[in-house]
Amino acid sequence: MAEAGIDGVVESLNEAQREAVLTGASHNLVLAGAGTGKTTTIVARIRHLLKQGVPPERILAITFTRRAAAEIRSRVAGDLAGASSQVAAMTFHGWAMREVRGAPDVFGYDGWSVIDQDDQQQVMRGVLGRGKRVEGLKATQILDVLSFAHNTRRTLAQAIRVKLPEMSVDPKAIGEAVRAFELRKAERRYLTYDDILKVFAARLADPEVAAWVGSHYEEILVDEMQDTNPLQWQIIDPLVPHTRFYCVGDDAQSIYGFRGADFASIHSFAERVPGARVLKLEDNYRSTQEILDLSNWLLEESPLGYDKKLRAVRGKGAKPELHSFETPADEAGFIAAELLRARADELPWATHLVLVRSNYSGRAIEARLVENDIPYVFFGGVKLLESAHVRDVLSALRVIANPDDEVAWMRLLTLVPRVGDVTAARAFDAFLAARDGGASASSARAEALKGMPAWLAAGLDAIEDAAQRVDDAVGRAAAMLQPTLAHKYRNENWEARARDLVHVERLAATRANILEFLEEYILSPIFTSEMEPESQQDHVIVSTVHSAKGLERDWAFAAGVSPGSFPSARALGDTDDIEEERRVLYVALTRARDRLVVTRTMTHTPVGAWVGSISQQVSAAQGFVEEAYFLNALPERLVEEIPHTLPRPSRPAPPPELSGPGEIDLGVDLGDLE
DNA sequence: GAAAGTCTAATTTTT
DNA sequence: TTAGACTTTC
Ligand SMILES: Nc1ncnc2c1ncn2[C@@H]1O[C@H](COP(=O)(O)OP(=O)(O)OP(=O)(O)O)[C@@H](O)[C@H]1O
Repeated sequence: MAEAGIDGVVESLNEAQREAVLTGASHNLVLAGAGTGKTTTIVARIRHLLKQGVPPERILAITFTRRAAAEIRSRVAGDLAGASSQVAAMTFHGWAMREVRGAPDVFGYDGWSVIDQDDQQQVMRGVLGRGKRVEGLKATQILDVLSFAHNTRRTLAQAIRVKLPEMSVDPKAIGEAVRAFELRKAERRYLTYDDILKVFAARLADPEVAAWVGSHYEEILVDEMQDTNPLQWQIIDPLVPHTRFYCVGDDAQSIYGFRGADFASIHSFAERVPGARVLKLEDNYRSTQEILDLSNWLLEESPLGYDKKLRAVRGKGAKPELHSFETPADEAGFIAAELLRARADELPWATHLVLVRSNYSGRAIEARLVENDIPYVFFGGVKLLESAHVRDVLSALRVIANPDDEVAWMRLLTLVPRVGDVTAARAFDAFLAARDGGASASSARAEALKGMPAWLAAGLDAIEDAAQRVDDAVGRAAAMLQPTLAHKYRNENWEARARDLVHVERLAATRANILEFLEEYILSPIFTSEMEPESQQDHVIVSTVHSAKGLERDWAFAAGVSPGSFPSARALGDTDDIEEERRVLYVALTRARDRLVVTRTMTHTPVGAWVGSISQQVSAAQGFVEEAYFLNALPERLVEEIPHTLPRPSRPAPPPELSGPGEIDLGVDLGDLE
């Protein structure tokens, strides 16, 4: 009956999809527009392979996020039980790490810790020293350029030229800072996101390693191929002769250029992967035609020819709505009201998807949903392991798992009352010295922490004893730090933060050791909001467009589609960036099945509250911002326009007496002094 | 001199 | 919500 299930899936496909699922070519690219069934096809392909007798562990699906991986796993499982759950679905980073950790003798780096963006900044700030800047660049900016160089396989010099044009920086100084950073990173045995891909890619350059890794997989399926960057291609290339690749993507949905992806690279797939077959899907099953008309129009406006015109199998429906407001808060209020209205009509919360451009703009929406008791999950905002209080607790685990972890030591020690960075640095040095002298970790800690409260050394010993039961270790760390944290966050939502710690403990229960736990949730992060009880019940999804890839709902609200946001003012001046912004909007518009609601804030004149150079830049850019706005030339017939703005008094013409100077009587009335 | 406390400005997108 | 600059307290 498992076979009937698989056949059932194939039968529900259209001709082109069936062709794509049953293809016999060793490498395939399914190139198709939004909602044409790419994910559906990946799932059907996996089920087809299983039916053909391919063992589940020899199939690997690469996705963009942890959520997308879970989605594929559950859809593959569907009504089949058992075997399908062993199909591996994970991100590129997750896969690279699994290979590296699974064969330390082949890849090395045993015992090194994975660090996230924030920790990289700490390390970079550490090497920058006093001024914390090089050539006027902050740690984050240098790290961005460095990561761009890695992901696009450019030299640092080239990356500087691409990312920081017109900036008069001395590339040599940046190079030195980066070298110092790399040195420190190696000393502390840290691996960054990019390092993990680089380690995997570098070892795959050895044909023996490539043949060995490739032999583990019958087929590797890659979703969202259009956002694969050169570093990830460096992993794919050497495996091409040793396994099959089945990739799906849509150039019009490439929105990760800032991370090194090039939307055009998917067009050269067939040249790059010899013998690859390119398959196309043309029919959209998701949306009604009016929604696609608007989306199609947006792409047609682009100077890049996308050669794409989505056609709705479902036929006609309602026109998309375009609502204009005075402020973003009004937008949020309207969306909340619409959700409540739908609820009154007995639509489940899960009918809705609210899309925002940035984490920041999502907050305004969140606030309104909370106010109205609307259950929601936010794909965006704070990630569980990145929130300050969780980092505090995890720092205690990290110093046990990797005693060289300076960033963790500094964080942990500075939590202790009366200890700042100077005292903490001394204690860390003392710890290193004691250990170099041959002391065990525990006695080195006892030595280094002599001047500190006794609970610290004792607590760390207790965590070390529990290191093999990670949830227990988290519990002990949280207990040890409880009074300190309660004080530190006394005015900052301590109750909510304490709940997160419980969530962390729960997640940790599934992992065998501290490093594995941290790696898992740093490499494929989970949003704080996803851990809340709401996520287990009927809820609205609020998501940044970037995190909404592949999602669909009956109703979609695209919020903040305003001048200055689409395209973002920061993208102006670079055509590639502007076109990527267009694709971001395109992704947003194509998420809706039945009802698409676009909201925007129409600002009038810039508020005069800004001062200095920023205000000058803003007003200089204002004209361009409005000129570049994607919806400027929007034909009336494509949307239902609904203004919610009050009629605004117009600027009065100057009265005739102001036409020359001195025409208003400025003299004071002297009263009876006259 | 070091730590803690306070105030202010600013916030694209993510593994 | 947090980074950072700046100020006060120990
Ligand atoms: N042959 C079909 N018959 C009926 N419905 C289909 C068919 N193929 C796909 N669908 C439906 O169309 C919708 C979109 O499919 P899917 O999510 O696979 O598209 P996609 O190409 O991955 O989209 P995106 O690029 O936006 O992520 C889903 O609801 C899916 O169930």
